Amino acid sequence: MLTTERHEFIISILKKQGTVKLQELVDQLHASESTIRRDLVQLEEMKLLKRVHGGASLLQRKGLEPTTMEKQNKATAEKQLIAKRASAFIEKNDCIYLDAGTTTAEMIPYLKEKNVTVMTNGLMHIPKLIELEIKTVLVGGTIKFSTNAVIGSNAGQFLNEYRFDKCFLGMNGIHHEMGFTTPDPEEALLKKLAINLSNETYVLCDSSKLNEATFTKVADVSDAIIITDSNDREAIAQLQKNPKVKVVTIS
Amino acid sequence: MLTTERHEFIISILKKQGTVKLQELVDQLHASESTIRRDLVQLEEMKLLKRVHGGASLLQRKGLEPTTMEKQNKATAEKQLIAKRASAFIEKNDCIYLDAGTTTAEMIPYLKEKNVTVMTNGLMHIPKLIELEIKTVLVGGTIKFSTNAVIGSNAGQFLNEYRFDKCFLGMNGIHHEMGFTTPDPEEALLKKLAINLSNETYVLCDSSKLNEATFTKVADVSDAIIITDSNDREAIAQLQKNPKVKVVTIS
DNA sequence: TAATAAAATGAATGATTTTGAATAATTTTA
DNA sequence: TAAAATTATTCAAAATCATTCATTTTATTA
Repeated sequence: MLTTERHEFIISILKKQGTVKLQELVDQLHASESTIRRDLVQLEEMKLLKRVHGGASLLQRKGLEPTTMEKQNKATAEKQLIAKRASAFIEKNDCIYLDAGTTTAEMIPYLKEKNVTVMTNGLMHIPKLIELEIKTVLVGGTIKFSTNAVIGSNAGQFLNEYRFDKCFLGMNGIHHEMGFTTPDPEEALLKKLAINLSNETYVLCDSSKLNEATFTKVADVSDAIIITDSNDREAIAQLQKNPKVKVVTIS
Repeated sequence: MLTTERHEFIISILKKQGTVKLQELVDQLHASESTIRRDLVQLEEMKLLKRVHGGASLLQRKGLEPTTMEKQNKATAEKQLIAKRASAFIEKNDCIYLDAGTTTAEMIPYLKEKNVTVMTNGLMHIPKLIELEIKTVLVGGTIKFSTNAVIGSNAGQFLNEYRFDKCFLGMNGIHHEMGFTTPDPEEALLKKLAINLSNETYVLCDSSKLNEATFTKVADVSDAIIITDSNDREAIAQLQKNPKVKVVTIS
């Protein structure tokens, strides 16, 4: 058997199972331990794998380093619950729009098994989406440094070419009269567009956002299904005065 | 048996099984070892196969295509030099297209002072660009996991709305006859488009790429200014036989 | 057609690379 | 800590390779 054939076999088996034991390779390739060992050394030099005691493992790609995001973990537990609840609405093979933001980020682990196609403007989502090899289309446009999101008219133009089964949005304020609001008009524009392009819209909303309002209005509270962990009965009741408003609570 | 017949047979068997042992060919073609060996040498010169110890293999080894992480750290010193030289061509306030890839990545540190606007399809560039707060427009489209680049028809469509002063591309092969080549047709398409949309095109090329050819042709060698650290006089001379070809060397 | 040059072939030689086994050194496990 | 497993190192045999040269085949020209 040719050296290159062995090398290919080793790489392919690694891609399949992530790691291999040296003995496993010796058995399957009918070559001596020395030879396999030498193969592994060479492949490691080529940066194609990492040798570990007893065998080898795939070089895990660190890809994009998570930059500034995911640092404010003060309410991650709540966010995780909300995200999990939101993910329950996703059906197999859905095409979804995933808004930038820390709450929507928590949905990603649940996406793999649903075999969804994701479109997103959130750069902070990218490393995780790549790691899980989830089919992803990135919105093109200008990068906004403060939130690591893609925005701008070019982003809107790009988005406009697509339609989604469902979209999942974060929001800075939710108020029974002012509706959904967010500080940045450009981001608001994109969210608005996403809502229009989606069959169903879900807004993920931790308790701190309820009864708040910020600068730019995105939509009426009746335009999306609100998923929240808040147990502020009063605020929720006030939202539900309008019979068109749908609120999903966790507990 | 005619030489060309043998050559065809060798190529066809390679296409079928990816690799062949020399002995295998000797048996099947009823020719001497010397003859087959000569055949392989010739076919290799024609860039139709790659000779390996004991036989030959197809040029583009599918399993062994190194991903970005694997290629990294390989020859960063060279790449830095090439990137620095390339950056010298940038003028203040230019709008540039920065191709995905490890060599182009090394250009980013030089961009800040030039106050450029960058468009890129390379996700691996994003953290650095954000860190330095360089005005960046991200190409929208489908994410290719192996290289962390954005590709696809939607990417092309997006790109087509822009024009650039200069574009800086990486390339997998540069060959005086075959021109610029890259393994992935989708990436080739995007590179081609970037060239068309730019006033000036620069190809960053470390020594390992010179005189190589891969699957898809992007452009003729005369379509871009080649920046290389190679001191392979012969290869460079061969490129420059065509008076339209411009080569910039480091030293 | 014969004479000649050019190209292709096969065999032989020595150089190089790859391989497997033996053993010493190291790491992991109990 | 000792035993077991894994790794690194070394060496000789085997396989493969590059080079050379005589021979055959093919092409060219007189």
